[in-house]
Amino acid sequence: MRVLLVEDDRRIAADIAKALEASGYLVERVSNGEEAWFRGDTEDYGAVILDLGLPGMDGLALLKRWRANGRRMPILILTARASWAERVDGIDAGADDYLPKPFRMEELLARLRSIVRRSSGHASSVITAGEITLDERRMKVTVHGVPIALSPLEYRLVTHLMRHRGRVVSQHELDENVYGHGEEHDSNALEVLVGRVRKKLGPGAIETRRGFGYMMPEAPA
Amino acid sequence: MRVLLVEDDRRIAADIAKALEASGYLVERVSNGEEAWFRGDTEDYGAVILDLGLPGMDGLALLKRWRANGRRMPILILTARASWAERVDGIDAGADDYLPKPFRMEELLARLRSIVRRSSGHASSVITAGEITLDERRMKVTVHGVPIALSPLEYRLVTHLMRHRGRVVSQHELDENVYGHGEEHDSNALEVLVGRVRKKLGPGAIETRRGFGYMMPEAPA
DNA sequence: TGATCCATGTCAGCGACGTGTCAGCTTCGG
DNA sequence: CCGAAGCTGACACGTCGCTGACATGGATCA
Repeated sequence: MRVLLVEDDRRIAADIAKALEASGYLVERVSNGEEAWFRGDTEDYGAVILDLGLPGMDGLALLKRWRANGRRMPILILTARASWAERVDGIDAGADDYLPKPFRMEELLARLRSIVRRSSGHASSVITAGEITLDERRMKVTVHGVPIALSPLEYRLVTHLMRHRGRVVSQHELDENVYGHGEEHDSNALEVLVGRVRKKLGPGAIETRRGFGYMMPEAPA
Repeated sequence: MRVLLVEDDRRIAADIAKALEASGYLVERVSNGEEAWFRGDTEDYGAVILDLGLPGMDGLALLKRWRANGRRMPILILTARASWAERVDGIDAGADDYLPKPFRMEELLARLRSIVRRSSGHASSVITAGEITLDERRMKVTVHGVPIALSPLEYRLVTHLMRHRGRVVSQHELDENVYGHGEEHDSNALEVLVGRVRKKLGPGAIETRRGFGYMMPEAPA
C-alpha cells in the first residue's frame, strides 16, 4: 500500500519512513504544502500521514481542500500543538485520526492500521445484470443508470432474480421468496407481478422458461 | 442517533449524557459490564462510549467480545490509564478512538463525531444533500444557505436521514433512532413529524418509499 | 401563581398507491 | 392445429401515508 508522508522535519520523516517501510508500506515523502496538495489531489494513496506544522501551506487548509475535492483517503494528523481546540479543529476538518508529538512509533503504526482498516470496510455490493444494476444497501435499482421506483413486492422479486441471475428460478421458489408463504395460491398474481416489473425494467429483463420458471440473463441478449 | 454510554461513575456519566443530549444524541446509560455487553450485542447503536475502568467485566474484554461477534459500531474508549501501550492495545482490540481522562467535553464530542462520520464513510462533518446542508458540529441545518430552526425530534430525524442519505430508511429504524426504544406505538407520530420537517425543508427533501420507509435524496431530483 | 408559548402526540378524513382478481388474448410446443 | 401456459388491461378494494385541527404538557416569564 502506498502512503503519502507529509513532514518537513527530515529526521522525523526518516524515522517514520523507516518504520513504515519495515511494516511493508510503500512510502512517498513530501516536505512542503504545495507539493503535498498536488500529490494528494492527483495520486491515489492508501493513507496520508500529515504533519500540521508545515512551511508554505497550512496543514488544516490542505486537508480541507482535499476533502472539498472529494478525496477520501484516510488521513492521520501529526502535530506538536496538542491543545484540545486544535484537535477538535483537525478532526472536524476531516482527519481520520490525530496523533500528538511526541509519540511512540508503535502507536503511529497502530493508528495507521486502524484508519486503513476502517476505510476499506465500505465497499458497497452492487449486482449487475446486463443494463440493470441493484444496490442492495441503498435498495436502489437502475436501468441504464436511471433509477427505477419499485413497489415492495416488485423489489423482492427483482432482488431474488438478480441474486440468482443466469439461473432458472421456479415459480414456486419465487412464490416463497416474494410472498412469505403459507398458502399456495391458484391465482396468477405472480404472473401479473412479473408483467409489471417487465414494464419497468424493459422487455428482455426477465425471460420466461415455459413450464420451468423465470430467468434474469447475466448479459443482454 | 442512539449512543450507548458505559460509565460507572455517576457524576461523569451524568455530565457526558447531558452534553450528548444537548448535541442531539439519544443516550442510553449503563454502568456495569454485563449489562453493557448484552445491550451492545443485541441493540443497534450509532456509537458506544466505553469507560475501561469498569467493575465486573474488563472493558477491553468486552470490546473484543463485541468485535468477535461481528458488532461493528464505532467505539470511543475512555480511560484514566493513558500509557501508549494501553492505547495501542485499545486500538488494536477494535476501538475507533481513545480519549484519556481528564478531557474537555468539546473534545469528546469532536471525537465522537469523527468516529461516527468515519463509520458511515463520510469524509467531512458537514453533510450535503441537494440544497440542504447539516453541520453537526454547530447543530445547524440550512436550506439554500438559510438556517432552519428545528426542534429536538426534528433535528434527530434530519441527522439520521442525512447520514444515510441516498438510502431508504425504514420507519422502524427511524423510530429507534428518533424516539428511544420503549414501546412500539401504533400511532402516526412519525408521519406527523416527517410532515412537519417537510414543511420546513421543502417538499422533495424527504421522499416516501411506500412500504419501505423514507429517503433523503443525495442530489436534487 | 397564572398566562403563554412551543414541542409533541392524537385523531379523523381523504386521496393515492399497491396488489389481487378476472376475462380475454397471445404464444409456445408437440 | 390444438391445448395449455403465460400475458395484459381493466377494475376493485384495502391500506398506507398525508394533512389540518385539536389536545396535552412542560418550560418560561411576569
